[in-house]
Amino acid sequence: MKDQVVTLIEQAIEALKVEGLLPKETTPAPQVDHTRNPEHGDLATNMAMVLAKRAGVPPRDLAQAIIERLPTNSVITRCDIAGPGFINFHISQASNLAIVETVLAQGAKFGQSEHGEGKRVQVEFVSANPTGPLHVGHGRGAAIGDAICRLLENAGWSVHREFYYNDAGQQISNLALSVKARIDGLEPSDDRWPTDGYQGSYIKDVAAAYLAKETVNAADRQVVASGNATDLDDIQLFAVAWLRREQDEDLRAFDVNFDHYFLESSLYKSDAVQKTVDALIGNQHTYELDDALWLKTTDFGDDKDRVMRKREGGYTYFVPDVAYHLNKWERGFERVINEQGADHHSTITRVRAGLQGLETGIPKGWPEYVLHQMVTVMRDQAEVKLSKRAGSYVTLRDLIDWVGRDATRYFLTARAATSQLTFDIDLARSKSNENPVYYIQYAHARICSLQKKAVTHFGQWASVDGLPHLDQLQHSEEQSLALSLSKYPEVVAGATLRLEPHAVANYLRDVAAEFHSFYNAHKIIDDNQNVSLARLSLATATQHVIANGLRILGVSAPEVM
RNA sequence: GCGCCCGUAGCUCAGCUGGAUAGAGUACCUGACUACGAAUCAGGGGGUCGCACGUUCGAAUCGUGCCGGGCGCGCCA
Repeated sequence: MKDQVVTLIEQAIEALKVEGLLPKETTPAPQVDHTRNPEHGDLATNMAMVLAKRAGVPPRDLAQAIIERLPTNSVITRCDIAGPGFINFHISQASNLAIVETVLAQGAKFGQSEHGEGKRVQVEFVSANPTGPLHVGHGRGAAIGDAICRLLENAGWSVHREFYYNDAGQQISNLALSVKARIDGLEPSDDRWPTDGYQGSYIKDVAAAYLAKETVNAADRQVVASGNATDLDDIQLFAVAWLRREQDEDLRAFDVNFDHYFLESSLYKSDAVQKTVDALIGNQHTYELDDALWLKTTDFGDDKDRVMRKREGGYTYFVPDVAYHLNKWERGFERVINEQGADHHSTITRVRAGLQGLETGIPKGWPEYVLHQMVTVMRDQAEVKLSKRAGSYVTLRDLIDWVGRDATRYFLTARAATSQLTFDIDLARSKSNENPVYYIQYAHARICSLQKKAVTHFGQWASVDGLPHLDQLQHSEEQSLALSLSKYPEVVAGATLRLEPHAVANYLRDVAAEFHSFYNAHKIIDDNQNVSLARLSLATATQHVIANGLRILGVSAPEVM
């Protein structure tokens, strides 16, 4: 509908060019927006104001000229010139309702596109170190990252989900030492407890499992504990596998699945790290100072150079990161998106600098990053900081246990990643109008219920039966619900372009509200069969849109609640 | 001190590739179940869009400078 209006305006502008009233040079594509105020019609354009200067005509006069040259059509019923030169379009009810037929025809495909042309995109997210259960922050990353993947899939991209984990560094040594301490019967309060040891009670579980010689199957490996209390290497191997399995279970409970788990250690085994370092040295982007090797990241926009190889030997964390991203590039991913916590934002400059230093033709802005800000968990008006299992932080599992998967997913994706998030446990638990998740799901379940009712009322019945009678839907609630449905594709397209799934969450809230208003204002199934069938068509179209939108967020669309 | 993010109703947040009278939920106050699910709906009050200057026909939105909050600024990862 909007596209049709855009086309009409373009034709009018062309006519003005031919007449010489507008210069021939290319003009901007018409910007047509939905109006906020119904008095301003349904759609509006600022075209006349934008072009007034070039035409050398007052905006309102130009607006009049554009209107006079609009081709004859059945979409626009009236045009007004308003304010400084807006053109307001009133759209015919029939063309507004045409969206119902489109949605019913496309069903689950409504809102999808082929924009990605099947091109491959890799999305790396969560990437938690295997040193403890996933916390709320990882949960936010999982929810947003997965929703971004779903948005891209919806837009025709071939998406590869990847989880990168550090299975070798200092923090993993600390993990092994902590498990060893538990094996030796120490408590975190003990003097001999390792500095920087992990204090959560789960470490005790790892120690017990190790002593019991348990077998652990993580996503990518199987490890059998020897039970040898002095073999630190074996303890480390087992602890990493045990925690990987733990995280896998958290992710499964959240319905987030990865195509590949990438081990940092593999970069050392394959000499990828060494090759990366050699390449940077060869390209003369490094220098030795104070017995350390430095990368000239200042050549690529950093505010100071960074150490690559420490005085004591060993590489700093971002070096394998550069090697890892080179590996992504070599795997053929021309588009890579990294979703991570904003506390890691300083790595962006370093990784990109390292990649530029390799001089392999990797574009400057590659890879893309989506950073999410911190999450604060509130309950009973107070911040929740502790978890029984993890000790010093709230885990993703805690959230799922408290409020369920759907509410957790919704709340973690409903806000812009750039904003800090307050997760209100009491709100997410409430089964009432306070809770937007149930509000949306309730609309869906209500429609399912109506459809069953229709069967008992009309017997054999199909959603398309109402299409010939759509002209019966003239009430404002019916019209504005149809209008909302027609906005879905552009909402999803915008969310995909900006990698902002929260736009979908907010949109669904609005659609559900439109539906509930419609439902309360009109009896859907009544004695007039044609009206009933038309309303059922509209309701079923709404059902498709809600289901499609919830699928992008990874939230279920229940038939009964 | 430097970098990134944020500052919009009592609270939680949308709106930010500039557009007309700034929105939603919640909280508070009124109403609506002898109609298909009241996990719902209808209505009301509630705002210096942090402050200032600038660009513009037009600024919550763009620019600059302040103020306030968060996160980073390691030869930790």
